[in-house]
Amino acid sequence: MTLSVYNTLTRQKEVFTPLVPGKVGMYVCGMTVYDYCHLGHARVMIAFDVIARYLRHRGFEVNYVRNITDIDDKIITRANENGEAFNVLTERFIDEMHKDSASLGIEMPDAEPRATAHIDDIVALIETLIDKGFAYPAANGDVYYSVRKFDGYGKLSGKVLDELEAGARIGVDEHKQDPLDFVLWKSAKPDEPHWESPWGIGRPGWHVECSAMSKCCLGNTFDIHGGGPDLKFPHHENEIAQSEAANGAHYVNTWMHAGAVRVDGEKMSKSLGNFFTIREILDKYPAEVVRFLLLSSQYRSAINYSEESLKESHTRLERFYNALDGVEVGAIEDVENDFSARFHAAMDDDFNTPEAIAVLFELARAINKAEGAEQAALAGQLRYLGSVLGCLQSEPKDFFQAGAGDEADWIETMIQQRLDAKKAKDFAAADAVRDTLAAKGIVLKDGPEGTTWIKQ
RNA sequence: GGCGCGAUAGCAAAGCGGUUAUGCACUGGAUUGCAAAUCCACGUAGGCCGGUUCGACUCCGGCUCGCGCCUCCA
Repeated sequence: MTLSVYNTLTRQKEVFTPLVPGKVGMYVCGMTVYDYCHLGHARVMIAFDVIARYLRHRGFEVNYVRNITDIDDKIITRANENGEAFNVLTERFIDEMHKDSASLGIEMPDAEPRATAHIDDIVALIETLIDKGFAYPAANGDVYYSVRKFDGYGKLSGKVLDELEAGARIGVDEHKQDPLDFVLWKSAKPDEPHWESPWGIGRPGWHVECSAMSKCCLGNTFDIHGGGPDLKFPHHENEIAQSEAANGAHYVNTWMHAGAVRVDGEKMSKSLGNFFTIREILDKYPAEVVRFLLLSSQYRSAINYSEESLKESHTRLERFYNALDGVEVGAIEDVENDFSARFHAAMDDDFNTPEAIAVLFELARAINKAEGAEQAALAGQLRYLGSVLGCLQSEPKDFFQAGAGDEADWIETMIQQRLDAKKAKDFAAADAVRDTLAAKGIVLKDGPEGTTWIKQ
């Protein structure tokens, strides 16, 4: 089977062929760290987490780079508001981001370059662009990229320069030679964080950071570049312009963009203010439920977030953990069967997680029907294939009883009371106990090995 | 205005030119003291109008509606 991946640049699925056989270089635009991550960030992180996991599962040696933008206007503004140094702010939110991603089961990237640690690379890249005539320093100390000098501008986003120019929303800046030019280096205002450069003290523009860091970590040309849907233009378009002009080499083979997370049909975003942070959701729902929800639709399609969708995600997971509950799980490994073939075919088709999950549901049904060694083998397979998605790794008991807190002892006492009542054939008393527990969201399950309970 | 994406059963969400997606919800049955879980059974869904085809949800054209980008944004 071949792996095919949708490439934003060509707008079609292509057979994935890495530059170096067996190896994949992947760069994903990460966070600007001035606030907590929201669900939209989670979507991108989880999408590319699964992509990296699957590529590795398929035997590729993956070098996954996800940058951190730790200097930027919003960071400076927020730090000033808080009355703290910008790097104190960014350190804190980098820490919080790591906590959020860890709780969502997201594996750490192989490298997490920070913009402020690559100022030299950025300055060198800008110098190259000036030398080659693609950029110019302005009188105010800024350096701009001359968009019209780059022939391929617009090839990723499908924008046409003259159409952009016709748009009335481009802010005109007296220092720019063309309104469409974008900033590579921003001169520092008084009291702003700054670094030395040939054009005076200042800080890098956002777009050039990624060109410099990706070059540093992965070279002039690499396999996959990913990011959120709103980065396609202008961010990624500008990266192409910078990198290809400076390096004289094709920049990225496969561009991948995750779909948006919406709330009530509108994109979740900081600017609209309609965002839910990861941690406020994790306050109410287990992390796996959130992860599973985001994998329940294909990574490129838009997904509408709601409490309802989280609840359904939880119910869906219950089916898996019910299949695993009380079952002897065999070796955690794949089994050569139809489930495996279909799971891999789905993932090979542009990482079609909803289709892969559908196969896992059928596998769960097979586990429910099977017995003995066959059941154990299938359960091991479910655990194994689940791990490729970073799901289904909890103990069923932990999944079902999560959120019960310190009620466990009391629940056990109540269960014993009910067992005594049942033994005495006092079913009314037994049912009363169950109703009491049910009122607290505790559902009892009588099985051959005694009574267990789940917290709903 | 420019460019692009989407419209699938009650809900969510996939594949596919002709054969059951999948899950949740619903209904009936088996099982259970009663439940829970599980199993079995149960849904002719594919925005609208044309076209291609022996046959289209699936390809082509038009329309309508929704969304995204065109400004910082994952």
